[in-house]
Amino acid sequence: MSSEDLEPYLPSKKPKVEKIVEKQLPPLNNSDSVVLRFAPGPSGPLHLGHTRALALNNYYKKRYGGKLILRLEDTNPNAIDSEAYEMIQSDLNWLNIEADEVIIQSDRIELYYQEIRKIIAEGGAYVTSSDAEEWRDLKNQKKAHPDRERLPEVQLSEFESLLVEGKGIVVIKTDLEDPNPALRDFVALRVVEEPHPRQSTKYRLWPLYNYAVAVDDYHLGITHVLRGKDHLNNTLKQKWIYKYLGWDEPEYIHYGLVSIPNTNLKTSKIRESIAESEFSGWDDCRLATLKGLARRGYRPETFLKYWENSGLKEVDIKFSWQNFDAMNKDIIDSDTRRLFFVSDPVEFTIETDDKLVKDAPWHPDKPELGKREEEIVSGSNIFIQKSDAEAFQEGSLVRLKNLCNVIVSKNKLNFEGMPPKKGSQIIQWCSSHTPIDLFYPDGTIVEGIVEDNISELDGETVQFERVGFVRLEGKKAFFLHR
RNA sequence: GCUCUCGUGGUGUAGUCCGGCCCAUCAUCUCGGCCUUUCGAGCCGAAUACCCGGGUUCAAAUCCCGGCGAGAGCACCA
Repeated sequence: MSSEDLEPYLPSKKPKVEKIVEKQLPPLNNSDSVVLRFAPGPSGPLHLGHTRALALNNYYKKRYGGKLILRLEDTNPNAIDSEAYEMIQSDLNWLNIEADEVIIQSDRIELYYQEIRKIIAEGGAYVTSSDAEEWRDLKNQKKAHPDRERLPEVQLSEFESLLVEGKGIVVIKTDLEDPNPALRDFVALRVVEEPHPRQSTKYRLWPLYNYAVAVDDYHLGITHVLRGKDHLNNTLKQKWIYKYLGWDEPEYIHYGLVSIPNTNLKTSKIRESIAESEFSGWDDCRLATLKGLARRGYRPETFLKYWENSGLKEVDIKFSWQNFDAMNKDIIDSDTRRLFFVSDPVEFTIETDDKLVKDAPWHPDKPELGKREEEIVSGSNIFIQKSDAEAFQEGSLVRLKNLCNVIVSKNKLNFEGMPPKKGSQIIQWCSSHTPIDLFYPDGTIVEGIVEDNISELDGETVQFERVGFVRLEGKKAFFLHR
């Protein structure tokens, strides 16, 4: 019996229905009109971690023809970098994400005062001058501070006087019996005497995160809130405010947390290091700030694509530089020019009877981009990367890429024919000595030389053959990925 | 400790709601081979996963129960 005869009896693979369904993120509920927001605190420029929320919000804005609001949350006068207001907006620009509206919370303090008066008036909030520990201890024991039980009129006048003097906080009442201690009574406003970078000393009573967010989300008409699941409890707190004010809640979507390995994303830490000149600035190529990554040549599309691809499940995920790099390479490879870079150059002299011409395309798959040409005469210097030179055997045949074959003899390279020989080693080389330093994100710097035609490529991303993709900047090259 | 989430290859993801087209999708990574004047790209192939244990069912990644594991929050930060 041949295998063909057996065929009908073998467990047949069921024909698979062609899955033509294009992969996309899950749809949003109530998507008739979609208003989203990206709401960072202006404590520094944006980094890789911020781009997820940005990418997802932007994705749904585009998908449903909605609106995206950039809201700068600067209600803590102590944690503001006054340059960040601008930096964040330029980071958005770089990503080609357009905010339909820019809102700054410190411009809206009166609004927060107005709404809290309503909540106090209906008994949903109280003022207390209790000190932090005492108040928290009582809460943990499910007990109320005496101030909590005062009449709304009293609370209201306490609030008005807090606007001008004295110490105290304004607290939203929740359920003191809530089994989750994190959800029992939370502070809505507090006193900060420090001057604010934009408002100076105009206000002394500042709203806290959960309160300001809820008020703004409502007043800005936010329909969908996309955030990490570290905000799960915050969402529950914010719902209390919606409840007191009789507002309809937006849709809340919580996605899992991302851990980004080997990457320092703490803005405050980075700022310190910059101050100590450990880093050259926010755009240091060792940083995962958008500015640092842009400097290495990452493309904005890569960020958006990566996060759209990562979905918004509630599982925690690990960021993969490998996958990220692969996506970036996929985007840039087809139109990135090639160039020879020689690290730790070793000098050789070429011996040839005829004049030679380097004939190297700017891109191997795109002849239409033209080529680099150069005449090489006998006696010219040829620089070879040290690691290649060390592997040379006396008399071995190597190919100088896009030039000719040579036989190695001491520090001479003797011409040995034009047609490429199968199996011979192919190496890149330079005739001129144009120094360039290659900066790796791990901090190593490799000194080398590059072909003499980089001036018109300044600021561009190119591929150093056999090394990887880099972005050129003057006499520096920043390593992107392989 | 309390409260709340979530467990599909190394990584990310599809499928889980409404059990059978799933001997489980796609991408990346890894390993072969082809191709190539780059260790890039391209092409072909291989390997690797439904956390564990019970139960329901003709049938379970999908439903139920119990373990285990991972993460988050518990600030007068955002």
